[in-house]
Amino acid sequence: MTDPTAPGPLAATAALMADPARARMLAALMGGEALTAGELARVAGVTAATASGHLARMADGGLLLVHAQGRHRYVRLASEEVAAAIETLGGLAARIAAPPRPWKHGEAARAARLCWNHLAGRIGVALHARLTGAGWLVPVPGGWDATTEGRARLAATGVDLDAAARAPRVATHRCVARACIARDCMDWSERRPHLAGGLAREIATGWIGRGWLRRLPAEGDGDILARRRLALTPEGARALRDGLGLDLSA
Amino acid sequence: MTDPTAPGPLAATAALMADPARARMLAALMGGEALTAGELARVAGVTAATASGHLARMADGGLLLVHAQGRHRYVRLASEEVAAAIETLGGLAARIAAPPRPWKHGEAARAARLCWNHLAGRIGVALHARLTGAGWLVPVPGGWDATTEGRARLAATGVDLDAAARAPRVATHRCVARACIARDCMDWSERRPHLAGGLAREIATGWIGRGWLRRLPAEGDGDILARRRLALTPEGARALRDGLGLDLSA
DNA sequence: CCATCGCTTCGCGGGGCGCCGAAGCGTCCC
DNA sequence: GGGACGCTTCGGCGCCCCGCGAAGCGATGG
Repeated sequence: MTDPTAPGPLAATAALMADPARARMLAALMGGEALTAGELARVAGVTAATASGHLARMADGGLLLVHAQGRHRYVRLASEEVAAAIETLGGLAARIAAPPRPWKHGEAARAARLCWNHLAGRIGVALHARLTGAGWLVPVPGGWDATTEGRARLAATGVDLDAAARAPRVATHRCVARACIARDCMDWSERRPHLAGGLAREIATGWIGRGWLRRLPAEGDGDILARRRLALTPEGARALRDGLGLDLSA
Repeated sequence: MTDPTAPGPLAATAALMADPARARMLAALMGGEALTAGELARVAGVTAATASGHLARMADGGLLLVHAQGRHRYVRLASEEVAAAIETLGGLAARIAAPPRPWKHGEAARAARLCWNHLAGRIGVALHARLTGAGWLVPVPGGWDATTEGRARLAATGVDLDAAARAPRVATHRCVARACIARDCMDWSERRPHLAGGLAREIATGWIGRGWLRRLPAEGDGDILARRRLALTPEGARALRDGLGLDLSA
């Protein structure tokens, strides 16, 4: 009936991340942008032929989505869950590999970074704590929904909650009783959850678009956190303090 | 300086989970008990020689701790973070592998199971929601601490909070300002956090010891969730409802 | 229409490693 | 003390798969 030599789901999925070139590609895609096969080949340090094979495997294994456009193939992470798994596994790996110099790649990344399409780091967990602590987000099965006041507060920061509600729904539960516009995602540097989901995506894109956060350049060549590091601008700090009561001076 | 062919931390750690035999061993260890090398060889379906090599690799890679006792070698997961990574990756793998029959191994495991040494499943997330929602746990940097009332409530359920405070501290932050007796761990079946950490360990062992929860037998031979499934007993349901206001009829 | 570009497929070579059987070593029990 | 047991180490076999270059294919652009 079942093949005793079959890898099993856990091993099969882990194997997709267990190759150095593939891991570098996944790390680059954690920046949230869709990258072309050629860009990923470059960041992985392999030829286009090798990269093509890797991308096909990962897409086939459900980690990536590929979108052909002209003669380019744009690749992005398949889902929030993939991003969460990479985030968690990356945190474990970092702690195992580098107890002596714990945060080689970064104090900046600990303060603010992207986790696929949403905010992570101290700002991410602070945002989670503020929105849930103030009662602007309330728990619903599978995640969080926003209250009326929460919607008003967020709308004032330029976040489009209708767009968040239109986020692709993953049908993991038979019947989803209520709107779930945000979920939790474990933050590996802070060890507490930050917000993920449609709302979190709108927040990240909106605040970056307004210039409240800006992307930081890569540090060196093999920077595993390239494309992910963010910095809060002075205007952003002011706006978040005044609009949400979010003080990030700590 | 740095070897360009070096795997990188993420790939190296993922590789430790990417072998079918190793994955089966890790799944078995998610039941929380320390198992001998021989037991793990059996569950993995390999000879003792092969298992020995696998265990040495995983111990060397920081996933496992080994404790020699007489002519047995007891093996357990190295840390909460390892358990969290396996939990997250396992959830992703299950969702990727089995959209047609989503929960082959079970409704029982979704209701209540062990995640290394703490409770997971619906009971785990309900407990998290209740303790934090009632204000019995309050957020501190890196996790949660209990209030005086929370301590009293938990002590009434037989949970020893002094033992929880003595939990091995992982020094990930330079200075930990306050006691942190619980942390969040993402639940892969419910997609919301449940409680981990010393407090959660005391809760799981205490409630199982009191007969409020009991371990369920394995289903078949290659049961990936063997040793993890739990069931709430009638006494347990009563005690949790009366003692903590935790209603699990849903 | 042809050159270029991005990407894929194919075939090949090589290294890593998963597996086992046999042998060795320490522990436990009679 | 001798035998059984649990585990490790060693040697060897075999497969998987990673990497590349070369060739093919569709899209683009002059």
